[in-house]
Amino acid sequence: MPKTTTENVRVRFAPSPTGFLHIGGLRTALFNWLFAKKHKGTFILRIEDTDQQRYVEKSVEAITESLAWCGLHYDEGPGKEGDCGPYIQSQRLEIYRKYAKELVQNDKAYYCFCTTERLSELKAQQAAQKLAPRYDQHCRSLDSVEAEKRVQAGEPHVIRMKLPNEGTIVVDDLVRGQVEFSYRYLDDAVIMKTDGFPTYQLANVIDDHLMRISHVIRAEEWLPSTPKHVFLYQAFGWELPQFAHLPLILSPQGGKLSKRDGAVSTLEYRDMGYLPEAIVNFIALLGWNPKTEQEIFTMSELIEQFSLDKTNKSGGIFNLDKLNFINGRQIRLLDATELARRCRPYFEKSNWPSLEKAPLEKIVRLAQDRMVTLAEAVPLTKFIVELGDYDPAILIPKKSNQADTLKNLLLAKEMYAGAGEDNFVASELKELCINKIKALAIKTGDLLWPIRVALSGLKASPDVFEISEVLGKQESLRRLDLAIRKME
RNA sequence: GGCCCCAUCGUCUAGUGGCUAGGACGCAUGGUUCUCAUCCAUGUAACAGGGGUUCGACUCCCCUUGGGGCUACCA
Repeated sequence: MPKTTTENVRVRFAPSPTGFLHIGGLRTALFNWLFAKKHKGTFILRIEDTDQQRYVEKSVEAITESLAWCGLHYDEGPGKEGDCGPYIQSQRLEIYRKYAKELVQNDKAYYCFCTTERLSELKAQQAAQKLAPRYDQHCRSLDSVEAEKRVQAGEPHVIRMKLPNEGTIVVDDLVRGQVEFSYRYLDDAVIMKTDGFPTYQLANVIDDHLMRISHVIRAEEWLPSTPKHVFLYQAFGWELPQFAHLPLILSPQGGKLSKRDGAVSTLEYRDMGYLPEAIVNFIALLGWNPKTEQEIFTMSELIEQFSLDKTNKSGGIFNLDKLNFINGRQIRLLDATELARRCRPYFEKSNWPSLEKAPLEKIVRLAQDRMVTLAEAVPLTKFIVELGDYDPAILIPKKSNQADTLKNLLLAKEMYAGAGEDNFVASELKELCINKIKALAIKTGDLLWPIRVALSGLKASPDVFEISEVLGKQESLRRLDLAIRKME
């Protein structure tokens, strides 16, 4: 098995532009990227748009935006040309045609004139006989001169690879070891379509060779077609890259993750308020394990510790609970400035009043220990700008009464009023209250609970003193007055 | 159906012939606490089944079962 040397690692992420970048694709990109970074190699983005039917407008943008959001910047790719471009397959058609022709000339491929009707009929027959669907090699033995003539005459045709009909082929895989396939079950797959576009099988192999890809790291769904790729490399006389087939990310129901399973688009997670750090952290752990008990990682820690031999073989279920946990942990790791910066878009989206003037850093701090997603910062701190109407009864602590509550609210008002504007900070206010509680020998909750409700209008809210500080002296007093009136 | 991959708590996983099978999420309980959280502690829960190999199997081999992928002129 060829050894990985530090200088020559070149890997690629090769998505098809058929829509958004889903979580599974992102995980493939991440593993490629981590591997490249780890080995100081090159990470390439290649767009595999050889299927004209499935092409979706703007998906290249969605893909690059998703990658950029996660910090997976590519060294070569669309808009960042290296010496192996272009990096969009539809712009490389001549290359594929040339190589396909070469294959035909070397008797590794052949022209096929079978119509789709004949093919579907064949498939129906095979199905009826409970046979495995497989091309019957109808055109394989056509006279090559004759076939060439028909092609020249403009007859519609495809090109198929000419696989051996017997024997076995072994795929060497970095995560699965050696996997053996029998040629007798392999189909003479189409490599050039009637429309002159190559299929994945051909374009992928040619580009990986031409782009000097050292390691093909992709999802397990590609494993069954790998022997065909290996055949192609051999037919061209090219050196094989190292293959590594990653386990699939499964939906909670157990199948391949798909749109039916709720959010699968990377950008959707961004919009819901997940940190790219959390998404990356989470999917890194889905299929890879550091062999230590560490679970929360920074990107540089991932690069540091990543290696393909710590990759798992079995598919993993995408577990939202775990993602939420990691997101919470990553949120708590952010400093106030950064947290505010990350939360700002969600506040903007919600038409938060006078956002320019709001001390977002302080506001957001109130919710930091309480949010699962960044988006939750908004509802969690809404009361700061908008004191909702609340039932006066909730001002009264358990095992207390209206009269005592009123008394304590008046006490709070007196204390707050006495605090200097400059000293109106959480720590000072807390000291003030604690001293008073001790002096009067009252229960902490009997004083603090009414203040909390008065200031927030809520039963569950952040630290009373931090709320007070964010609200400021004037607004705090106003809200206390409001509560006092409710108790009178 | 055929081919291929996989198989430890519900989930993500550690384990590489001898362990009370470890950690994390979740859940439960308790602690901290004015609330909700955070944080901390404790508990809960697993080697799919059957054969071998071996002094000894979660670990190695085979079969069964189960799950997944592929089976297109899609990637």
